[in-house]
Amino acid sequence: MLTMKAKYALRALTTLARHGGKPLPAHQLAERAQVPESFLEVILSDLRRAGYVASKRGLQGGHQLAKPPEQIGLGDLIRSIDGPLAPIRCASLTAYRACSDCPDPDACATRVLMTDVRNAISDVLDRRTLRDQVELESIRGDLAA
Amino acid sequence: MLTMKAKYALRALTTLARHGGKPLPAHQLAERAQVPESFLEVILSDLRRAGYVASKRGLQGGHQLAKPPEQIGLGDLIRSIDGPLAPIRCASLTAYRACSDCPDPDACATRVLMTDVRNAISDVLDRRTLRDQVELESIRGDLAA
DNA sequence: GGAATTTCCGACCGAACAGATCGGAATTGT
DNA sequence: ACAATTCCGATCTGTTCGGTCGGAAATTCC
Repeated sequence: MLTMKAKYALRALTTLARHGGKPLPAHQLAERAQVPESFLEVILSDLRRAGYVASKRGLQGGHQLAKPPEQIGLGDLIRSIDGPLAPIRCASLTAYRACSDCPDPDACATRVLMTDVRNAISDVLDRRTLRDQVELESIRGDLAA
Repeated sequence: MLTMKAKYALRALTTLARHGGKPLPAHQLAERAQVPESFLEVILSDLRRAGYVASKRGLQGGHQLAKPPEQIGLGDLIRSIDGPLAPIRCASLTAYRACSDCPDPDACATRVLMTDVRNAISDVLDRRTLRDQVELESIRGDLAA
């Protein structure tokens, strides 16, 4: 499941990307990305901790991308907000943990199935970057106009 | 996310499939499938409502599959317990609903992305049936023995 | 008919998580 | 000094998750 938080994070980051290198204050970002301002601050804090956003305080301050959009993988981005992509922990590569009630994970049919699912998800998300999302937005946006 | 409930449901159904056509009482099923008995009853109720399980009361009663394993699609099964497969409602085919804050779903980059994810998930789950899971279990189980 | 077995059903419950809000401290530019 | 802004932790409300429990209804066997 994609939480609101991750959805907002995605919107915030694409907005920052489109804004160029200049810092954008939180309240302006909130308006443009359509995210509740106080909640956005929590999210920006997460994104900063994860190294996606750099912030500057004081007048003329604001938030900007810490690295170029093509270096921000969507899989990792979503992981940093929502946790592992796998539907179940025992099928996660990045955060594996066996089910407490599972006698033998290697023989678990559910795990095999869910590993395929997790790989399918990762195949989509880990192959794309924020740049792809920005481009998508421009194209779609232009068509709408 | 795959909930415990869905995981248990999967285990219960494969157990029923392996048991053949005969009805299996809930407490025996609980034991074999390693599911808390009282919780299992809730799950069986869902599965019955969804048409996967037929139950008979009284002595010699129990639960059995309502249709052959190869006719039980894993996608639909999981949907019936956990809801839509899509990570976000606006990307669901079977249960579409636009985000309340989305000005134009057709121009939403997040939705495009998540639609690809939902298709990837569905490609895995909607192509398999309970039969595949049962076979997987036999193979893996045999190897372990 | 009565007893045993079993399903069936709804109410409840505690812990965790989602989706925020709020108040105030710290930092920075003018 | 002051205004703008980030930064941080506490709190809060509602929902979902993962169950449990008690009892009613059905079925079978004797």
